[in-house]
Amino acid sequence: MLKIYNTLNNQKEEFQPIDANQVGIYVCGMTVYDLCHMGHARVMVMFDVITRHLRRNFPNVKYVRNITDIDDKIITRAIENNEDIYSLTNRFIDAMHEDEQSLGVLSPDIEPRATDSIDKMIDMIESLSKKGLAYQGTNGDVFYSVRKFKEYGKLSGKNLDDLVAGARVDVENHKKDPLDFVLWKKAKSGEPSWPSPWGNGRPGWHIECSAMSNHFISNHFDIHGGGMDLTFPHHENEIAQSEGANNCTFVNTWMHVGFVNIDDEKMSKSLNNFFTIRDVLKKYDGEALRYFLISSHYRSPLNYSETNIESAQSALIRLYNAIKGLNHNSVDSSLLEVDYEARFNAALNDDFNTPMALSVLFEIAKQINIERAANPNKANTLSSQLVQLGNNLGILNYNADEYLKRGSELSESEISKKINQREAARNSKDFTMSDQIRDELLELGIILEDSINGTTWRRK
RNA sequence: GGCUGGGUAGCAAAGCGGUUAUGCAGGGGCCUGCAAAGCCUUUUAGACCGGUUCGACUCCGGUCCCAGCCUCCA
Repeated sequence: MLKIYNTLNNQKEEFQPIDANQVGIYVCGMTVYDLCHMGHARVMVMFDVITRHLRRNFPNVKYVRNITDIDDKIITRAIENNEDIYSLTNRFIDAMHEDEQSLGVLSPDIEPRATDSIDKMIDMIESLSKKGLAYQGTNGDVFYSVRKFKEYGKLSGKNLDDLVAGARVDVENHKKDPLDFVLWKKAKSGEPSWPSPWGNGRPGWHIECSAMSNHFISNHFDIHGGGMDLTFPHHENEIAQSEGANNCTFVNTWMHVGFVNIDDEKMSKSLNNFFTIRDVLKKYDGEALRYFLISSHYRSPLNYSETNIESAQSALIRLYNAIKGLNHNSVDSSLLEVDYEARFNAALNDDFNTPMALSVLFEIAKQINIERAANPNKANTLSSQLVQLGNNLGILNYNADEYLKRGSELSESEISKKINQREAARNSKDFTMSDQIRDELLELGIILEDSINGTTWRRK
């Protein structure tokens, strides 16, 4: 039984799909005007883990993650670069897809671009207009009348008077109420625009997610997710738009992923304390990064530091060391005295507890190391189980030997040559020479391991 | 100010009202020519104050501290 923490009521509840044959999940994706940073990586990886788990438990899962390819920042950046918005956004969409591949993230089923769904957004705004929930302001923009939607604030636990008292809301005199938010922005000259009943313009940010989730999944669907910073106002506004237009519940379960922090502060563009995925991949491999991202629970803050990533890398190497040299083609459950798979699944069923799931992997690894010499069949089956469960989390995707040798600066033949020289020295008991060769290789990041089957090497 | 979370051993990070989390790092041992890997073993916990309980890190109340949202943000 899967339990998910729902932001709507701030508690874990049993996940009951609207239709068990077709689970729908929508995640707010990126605004593509720049490279993705580690915070984006966390959202991509976590929802990848989540959808993989859903797919193992339900026959059909429709995972939609949008691409925001029109907004103020995109327009500003395109002007700065003196380029067309589509050439800008296409470039960063490609970059995003490359980053996802590096992190082992599977593609969503649908990745709708906002600019392909402008008509759906216009339809929705018209419907809101007809219901008296939207109006055109004195500047030509179309706004949502927040006070007319009685349940506004139910997701983030805010009440309207507190918001006004907070006084950080924009005081714009072309709105009827400072809390109202933009549905459609009138185009200024030279800006990209689309025709609409309110004149040429472009959509406000929030409307795209309402329109596209309704269109590509349904007016009422199972799970909607994103980063925690989207809870308010973005998701609150989506609820107002969708429920206002459709007169039905929009989403049953709201999921929000915690931030990646630096020195206990949120990583963000405005604080300029962010690391792009590419920056980090220059130094660490994608799977280690993925391990780092799933090593804490998705709702907790995750502190970015090189030490923490290096520790993740070491942990991952321990798993690869365990499966190295074993066959992992099939699980013979009669050889297993512990039902690791059940425990692994129970961990993920408890609100996607990835740290708990990982701890099961380490128990298997330890068991493999204990059994591998005396009981190869058992070691092989444990290894198969470990790889299978690791794959469920999107790790252990590589052949162990290849992974452990990844990115070596020396070629295999150069290393073999050194190993052979050292072997000769060892055979003649010239341990000074043999240790010297080992030290030279270690300087180059190559660790030698002697065993009864000869000497093997791996990357530090 | 309003609304969310959270404070766990050297670091990271979970579960759990009483029994080893787990990983990294450190100590001791085994193995090894010596190492590495691995195995065995071991040291460091639960912000603070009350309460409930036979028993609380775990439940309840309070205090202090931290982060996030309330403005674009994953």
